[in-house]
Amino acid sequence: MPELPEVECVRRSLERGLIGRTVRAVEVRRRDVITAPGDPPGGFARSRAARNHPVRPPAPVTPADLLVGFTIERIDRLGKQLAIHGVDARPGRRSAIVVHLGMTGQLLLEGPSSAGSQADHSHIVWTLDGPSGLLIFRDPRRFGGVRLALNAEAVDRLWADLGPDALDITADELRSALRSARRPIKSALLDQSVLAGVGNIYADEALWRARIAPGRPARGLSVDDCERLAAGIRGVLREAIDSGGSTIRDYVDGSGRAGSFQLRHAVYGRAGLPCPRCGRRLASAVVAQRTTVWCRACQRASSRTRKKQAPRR
DNA sequence: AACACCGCCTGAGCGC
DNA sequence: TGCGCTCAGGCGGTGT
Repeated sequence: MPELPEVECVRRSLERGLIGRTVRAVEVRRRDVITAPGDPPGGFARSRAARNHPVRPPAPVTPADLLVGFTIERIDRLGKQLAIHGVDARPGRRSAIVVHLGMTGQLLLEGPSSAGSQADHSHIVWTLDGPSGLLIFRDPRRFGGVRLALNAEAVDRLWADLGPDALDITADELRSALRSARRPIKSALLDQSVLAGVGNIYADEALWRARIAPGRPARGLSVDDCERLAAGIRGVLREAIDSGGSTIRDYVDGSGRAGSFQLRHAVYGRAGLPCPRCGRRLASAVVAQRTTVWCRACQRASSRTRKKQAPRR
């Protein structure tokens, strides 16, 4: 499940293979994974109203909207989203698309012989100049999608509602974002407008590192809690990137490589197993509508400094 | 305003 | 072997 580290690994692998390449053609096999500027908010794939009572049919998507004729110049990431920027050499025009991978999305650079198929949910196939000929957007569950942005300013607008990127979140940023939130800290961490890039896996891992119980009200975190949590978030994301991300089931980077950070998860997917720090059985419950695993013994349910054991006698 | 909750979607895993 | 059920979860939309 691509969260920030996995998306960053995809970004880096695409950067190696895609920068400087020119897009020659595109085949759109499912229009509804694309959200164009005139489409209903959330796109045709997500909007039930748009599906049941279409006010108008989806506008045609032109090849140029999907970067055909453009040379890939830069790939940016904010949180879990990627922006692929292209430049058209002759008139100096620029264009961009924004990709969310959702739960099961993949962007794959492949040789010309492996064009994917409808059956394997390859929804968009770009043909590139040069040796490894194809860029494929696959997404079996279609929680992801591609937004047509058209230019860098439009990417900024699409990203305006996202909070600061979690990879370099500071304690001060975290503290000010959480100041008025009564909801559980786990819920706030999953909110992309608070902090962009953390999903269920890394929320649990970061809270474990910071020794903070997931159900604590966000605004009850002390300065010291915020310091440890910011450090925990940055640390776990960086280490995960260094391990190529976490591959639970589907995730691979743009070159098809799986990650290995799942082998180093302290809590995610380990309910009932011993806490790596204190050995107690890890607890599991639904917090913020998500399966949550934590250690009741070493993740604190309050920020009060633990009382020292009163001396006997 | 802040937050809870729903539904989208498919494949894996499980019990029978 | 195969069927039906549950679960996984990012996130936009809707309800409170």
